[in-house]
Amino acid sequence: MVSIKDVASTAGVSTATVSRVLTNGLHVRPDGLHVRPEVRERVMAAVEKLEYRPNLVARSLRAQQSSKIGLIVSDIRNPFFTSISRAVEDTTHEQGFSLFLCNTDEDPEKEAIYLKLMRDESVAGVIFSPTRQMAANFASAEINFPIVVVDRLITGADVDVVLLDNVDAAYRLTVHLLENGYRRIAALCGEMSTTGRERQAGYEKALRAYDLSPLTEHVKYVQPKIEAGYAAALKMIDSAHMPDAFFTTNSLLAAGVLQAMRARNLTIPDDIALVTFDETTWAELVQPPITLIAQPTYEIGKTATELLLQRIADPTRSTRQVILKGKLLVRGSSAAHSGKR
Amino acid sequence: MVSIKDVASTAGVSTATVSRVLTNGLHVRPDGLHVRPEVRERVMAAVEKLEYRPNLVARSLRAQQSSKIGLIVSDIRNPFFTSISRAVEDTTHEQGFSLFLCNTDEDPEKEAIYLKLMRDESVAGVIFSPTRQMAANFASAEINFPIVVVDRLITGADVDVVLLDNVDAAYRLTVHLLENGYRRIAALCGEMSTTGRERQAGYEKALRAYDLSPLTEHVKYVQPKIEAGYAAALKMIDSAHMPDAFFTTNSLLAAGVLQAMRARNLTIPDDIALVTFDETTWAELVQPPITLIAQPTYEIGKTATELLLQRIADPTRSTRQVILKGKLLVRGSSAAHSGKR
DNA sequence: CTGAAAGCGCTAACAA
DNA sequence: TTGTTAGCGCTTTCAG
Repeated sequence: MVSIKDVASTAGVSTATVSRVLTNGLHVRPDGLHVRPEVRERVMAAVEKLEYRPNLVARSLRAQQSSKIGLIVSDIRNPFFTSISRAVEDTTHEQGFSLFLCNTDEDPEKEAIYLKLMRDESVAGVIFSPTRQMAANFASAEINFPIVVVDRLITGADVDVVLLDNVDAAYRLTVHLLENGYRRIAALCGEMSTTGRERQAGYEKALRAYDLSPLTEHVKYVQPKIEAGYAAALKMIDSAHMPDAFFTTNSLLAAGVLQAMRARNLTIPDDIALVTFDETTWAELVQPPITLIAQPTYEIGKTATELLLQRIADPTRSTRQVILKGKLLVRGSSAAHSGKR
Repeated sequence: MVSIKDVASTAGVSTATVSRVLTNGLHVRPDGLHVRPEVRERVMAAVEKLEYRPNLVARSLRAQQSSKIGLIVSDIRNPFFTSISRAVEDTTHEQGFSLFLCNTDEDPEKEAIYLKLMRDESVAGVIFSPTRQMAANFASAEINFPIVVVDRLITGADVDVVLLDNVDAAYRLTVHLLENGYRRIAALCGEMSTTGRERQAGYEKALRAYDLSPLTEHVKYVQPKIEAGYAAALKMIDSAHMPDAFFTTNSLLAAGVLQAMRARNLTIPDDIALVTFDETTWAELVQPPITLIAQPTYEIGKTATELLLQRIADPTRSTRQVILKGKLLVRGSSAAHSGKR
């Protein structure tokens, strides 16, 4: 492995000079870096000749900070996080950072482990989607590196956040069902996340606006997984309180509900309507296509990364909460049908 | 940040001893590490008290190797790679490694950049899904770290590989269509990958076995993206040579084809059948559900990671090619219908 | 069994 | 403008 020493000796200069030439492009020095053009050329020639590439580990050790950023999400297989991760990866690499990926499965223990790992790796910063537990005790987590929270609400801590206006989105989605005549609306919410809670709150707010109150049998917190959505939906369908609509807080739960409805040979929306969050490949391909709140996922990921990079550049900067509105896409799965008007 | 020096001084020993205590658990030394139990205790107590955690960057620099592994895929949003990445992440973290994620978009330039970056980061190894170009010149890429190739065929280089028997899978999938009476089968194949080529070969082999030869108009290489699948399918549907079945080599293309068929109000499989590769959330949710070759994605990712870790442990080990068989899941989208028998 | 010291590759004071 | 040198935190000879 060719090191800075090799470059220095072939160029006939000291390692310091090589370093100066190389780092000049990086940090934009106020007054430029004082290396004679002639010397600079010699150094560059040596770099080319030897195919020298700086050792980033050494650089990190020296700088006490690396050009890596961490992304900690519950499960990359959730299409929402898949899309976020792609946006984050694009943006980080554009800016010369690399990306660590961590899946927590909404497990606070894993969260703690990964957070510590990120510190041990001296990452420059982290983009994090914490569980409710974590979010509630965020201040006491003693996170001593730049961090941006995505998708989840943080209370009692001063952090940069990028997330949807979940209450509003859920409210609009539920009102849409109510307007179309549905009254026995069941809610399947992701447990462990503030997002699930907030969307549940929006759902309840909408019901109250229509002088309805949700049956306890109709509100269920489940793991954000297809199987959990399937099981919960099946149970409700087979119960004495079969709903006339399902409101789910993420695409995995919606997929589970859809499976359950297929298993029971129910028709959407005639037997039961279905609405959810997050645009996916399949939401428009199934029949009828699914009504949902689309989140600007790529934008969320990109914004979060930008906020993070800005915070890294200036840790004293005041924090920002970026709240985005969801877009309601009305499709067939929530159509009002004759018997319901 | 508490360093090994702090631990050493509070424990009243040298940094060397602290290091010995700490690394003992890591590398299983042939004869154990000779630290008196009493001293070890003192060190551990200091570690606890100070909440010391070793600086991984420093450790990497010293060891000239890190505990990071890289995953370089074309696009994490392809459900196949999403699943692979989750398996890889699980397995790497289990073994105390962290994971770098890189998306190349099947762009050889990005591949080169990321490969170099991985070297600069001193990763312990890389799991890589290269383009055809890269695969063809793999030997000349001068990769000087452990690497395992997934999903793609490598010729002329001695590397560990984990991939599907693509020709066989495509052959069986096509034969299935032929058996069900389809004769004008169009193939949409992912360009840039050996996988697309191999699957195309399996498709042709099946046609030849039935004394058919594919029309040039019916074989198309496109970017592995929904939009590309949509555009290509639409063109074929609207052409003079409308196929009676679509064979696509990945789920994104299949989604595009499905969109195209919806756009033209065609019925599956009566107007045109559809078969593809890769199980997805939606393949069984659309109607009719899609016939496909399922790959054991999680297993592929896990196996690749295990091969990589073994190679890291023993670089002289002889290479392995793990070839897995796909599983044909026959569903409604390829059903024989009366007019076709 | 333990400590002293060198050095991984790099950058930033400080000198010259 | 350039070189010398120290040191980031760690592990590993080499002595003792």
